[in-house]
Amino acid sequence: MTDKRAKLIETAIRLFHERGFWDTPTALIAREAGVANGTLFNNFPSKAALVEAVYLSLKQSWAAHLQAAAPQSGSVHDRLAAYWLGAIDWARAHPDRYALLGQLKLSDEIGDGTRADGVDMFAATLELIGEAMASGVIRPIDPALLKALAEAQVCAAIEYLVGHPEAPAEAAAQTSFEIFWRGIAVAPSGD
Amino acid sequence: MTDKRAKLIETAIRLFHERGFWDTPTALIAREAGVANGTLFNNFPSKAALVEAVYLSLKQSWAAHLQAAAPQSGSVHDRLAAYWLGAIDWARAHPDRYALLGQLKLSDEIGDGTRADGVDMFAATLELIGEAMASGVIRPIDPALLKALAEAQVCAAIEYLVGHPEAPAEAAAQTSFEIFWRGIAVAPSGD
DNA sequence: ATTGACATTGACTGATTAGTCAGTCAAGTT
DNA sequence: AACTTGACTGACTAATCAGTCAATGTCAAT
Repeated sequence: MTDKRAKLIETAIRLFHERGFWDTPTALIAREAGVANGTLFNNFPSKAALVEAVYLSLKQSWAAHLQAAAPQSGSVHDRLAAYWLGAIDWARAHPDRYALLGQLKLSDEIGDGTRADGVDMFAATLELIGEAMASGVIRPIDPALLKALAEAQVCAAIEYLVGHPEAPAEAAAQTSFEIFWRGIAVAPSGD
Repeated sequence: MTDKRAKLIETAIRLFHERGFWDTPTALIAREAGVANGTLFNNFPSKAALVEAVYLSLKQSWAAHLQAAAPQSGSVHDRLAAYWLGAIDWARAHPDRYALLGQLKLSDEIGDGTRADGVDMFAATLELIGEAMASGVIRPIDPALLKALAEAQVCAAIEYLVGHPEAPAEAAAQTSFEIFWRGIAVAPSGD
């Protein structure tokens, strides 16, 4: 049964968020998931492996949301904006998962290999940026730097929204994108 | 003696970075700092308190560097740029400390009170932004959002530079600032 | 030299935890 | 019905760690 594997990951996400993953014993995860202690170690060779599985699961969930939200055509501005707003959407819908993802990304628990597995989930975004730069819509900047800046900007907007629930979410999300776009576009954006 | 306190913090920073703070027993910190196990608990009521002290120490060190690098006069653009480049400078000079600070900020180990203690270290930056907005140099945007975006952008530039040591550091730092400035300035910047 | 307040020490403890393993049992196969 | 398989179980263990405390050391004031 792979139900158990999924159930364990699901339960681990919840508990890791509630208590932090350093204070979450494997025994508790197993109990709350409704399986025996040993079953956890049948599905994951170690606690670290479970943590990595959680990380990948979260990242996949986010990437799937982005994929679904992104239009296949339209101007670069609009397509990039769709990614941008889609990413913020997901994080606002799952603030706990977003927070956990941030923690895991920085933690030493996630091996470089696992971290790299997630990279190509945003490959489409990177491709879009390269395309836009080639066609002269945005200024020539090292794509790696641009990607880092974009990701950070999105995350900052999310953290702002999570910290200020009363703020108009749509507007702030738009604003954050427009700031970034003005920063990288060759000509000021039309709107 | 506060030597021991400082020595313990210094040693903790090193070990936390080398092994992650979850895998660093207090006994090891004490031994490497050249004091007895118990002395650690004379200076800090608990391991968590030590971690918080480490966090504040790192943040203070960063803020002091910023304070020193920031000119008291000049255009908003130039003063903000000085902060920006100063922050990147410090992080590049102490990549291990920067990485640890990032981990600690997100970890559940740092209480909200401790986190807030660090906020006013960047008060001068925030003030500068408010001033600039009032005088119409930059577009009207919620200052809290702006601050979040700026911090994230700086951190992204740092992470890019740490990950790409071969990249021209000065240029990338400048570029990251100019992108941000173009994003928020009312008129395109002169340079 | 004596005192006493205080810092330091490190062996010790009580609690906790990741991971193990000998055995169970339900489902499939002949 | 007898046999095989392997996912599952949960009590168990070996090790680790934060924090304690009684003994010892230090040193400024008298």
